[in-house]
Amino acid sequence: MNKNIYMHIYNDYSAQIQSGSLSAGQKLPSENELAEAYGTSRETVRKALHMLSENGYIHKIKGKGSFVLDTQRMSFPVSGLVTFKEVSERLGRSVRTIVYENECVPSTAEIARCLQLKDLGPVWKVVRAREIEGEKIILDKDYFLTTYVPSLSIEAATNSIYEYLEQKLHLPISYAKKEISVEEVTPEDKQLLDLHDYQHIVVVRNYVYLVDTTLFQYTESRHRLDKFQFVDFARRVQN
Amino acid sequence: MNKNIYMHIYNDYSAQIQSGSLSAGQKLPSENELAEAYGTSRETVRKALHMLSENGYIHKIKGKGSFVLDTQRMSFPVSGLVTFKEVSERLGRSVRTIVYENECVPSTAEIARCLQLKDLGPVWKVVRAREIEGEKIILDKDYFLTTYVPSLSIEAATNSIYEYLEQKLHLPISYAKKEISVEEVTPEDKQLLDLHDYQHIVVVRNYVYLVDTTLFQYTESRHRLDKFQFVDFARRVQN
DNA sequence: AATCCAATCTTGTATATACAGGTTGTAAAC
DNA sequence: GTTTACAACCTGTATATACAAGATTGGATT
Repeated sequence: MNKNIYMHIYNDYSAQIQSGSLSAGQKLPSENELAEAYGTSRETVRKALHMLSENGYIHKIKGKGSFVLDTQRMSFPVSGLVTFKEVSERLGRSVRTIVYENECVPSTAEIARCLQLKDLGPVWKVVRAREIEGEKIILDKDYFLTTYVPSLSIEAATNSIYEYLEQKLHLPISYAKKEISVEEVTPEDKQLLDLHDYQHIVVVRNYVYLVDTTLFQYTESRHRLDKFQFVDFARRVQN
Repeated sequence: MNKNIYMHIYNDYSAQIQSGSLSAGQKLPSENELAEAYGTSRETVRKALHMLSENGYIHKIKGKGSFVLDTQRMSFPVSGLVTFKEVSERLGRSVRTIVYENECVPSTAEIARCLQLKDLGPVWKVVRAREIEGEKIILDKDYFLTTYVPSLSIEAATNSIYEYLEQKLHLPISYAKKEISVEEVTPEDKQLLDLHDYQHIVVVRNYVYLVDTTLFQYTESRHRLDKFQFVDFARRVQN
């Protein structure tokens, strides 16, 4: 967990801020004080503080110090790759996952394009609905390169696929691109979700890359529009 | 522009990658080579490379080097605060801004809540429509604290407000929070936009903070849903 | 020919130091 | 009393150095 010193400091303070034991506006110890407290150098402390700043936990002011930001108001996910499981656990809501499909299929032309496949090779396909408080709100359609994910158990699909991929397969997931748009509902959406009479649906296309920059997963996450929300934290310039 | 050495290196490479003179997959010089080339230290080079990595321009692999990511495929905005003017200029589309309202008004209860005002003091209100290729697609409603923005000219509202705030008023904008959701259209939306028959609209709520962490602007950007797109780049862990 | 290993690249982490420049409070000067 | 100057903090930038650890290469050994 805390392999590095700066990660240790980062985890300490991000946890304290998330839990609320450090409240908004409060001043952190100075960099020199933290360096002494953790028995390390100022540069190492600065690395941790920079990460806290980048992730919206604190705000640094030259000449004054580091101050806790209002993460309650910020809500979450504060950008970044956050899985459904992580979010639903934090929400503390009654949540259920229904697996409709979990098998190896030949890729269609569209999927091949999304995964940058040259030939129409096989892909592992997972289709799941996310039920929140009795209503099927989200339809997740995942496609994996069989090179990296030859097969997937129903248990893994029902729980967190990311947990399985990272902890069991040790796939080095590095970064992802999200595209959010609104599209017309498909017959499949109507069939697999509780859509009421909405004619449109929010589509989040997620392209996930490994550390060697190969695109190995494409996910289409289709949200009923009244339940969709996305939060993003951004800095104007680097501090 | 290039006050710092690491900013200089960052600007050099981000420009080269954006322009395409460095293409995807290409390897950057090693950190030691860059340090020598710029006549600086390795740590300074690393700061620049870290920023390029955070902003989705490059990808670092331990033991191998830094590699250019496919920013074409990434498209933009690669997260961050990107103004309408910046986006439309990059798109090269015919774009027009229509200012409906630009005046000081007493704040409503809802606006006071959004701007965290204790009393219902005055705010500077700007309402603008963005016309893209002949259709009014986006409705921007801006509210500013009069403490920081006592007034705003029609020219500033028609061009880029950010440009005016940062370059003329020298307001130290620091960070912002975006919330994206989908809501039902209001009579005002129908009146001020070319909405066709859409019953819903994408609402991007933008809370902009200064370096002293005071919230000074609240913006509601209302997009016709067929034209809305948001792109986000995220790293799983820090590299 | 295949395997192993050491040398040598690369990036990642950590430390110590120096100075620039913003912020604040205090003491001296007016 | 008000202003000015300064010292003592703070963070920001930059440099030099050291070692750890992943990647690659080529040569020696098997």
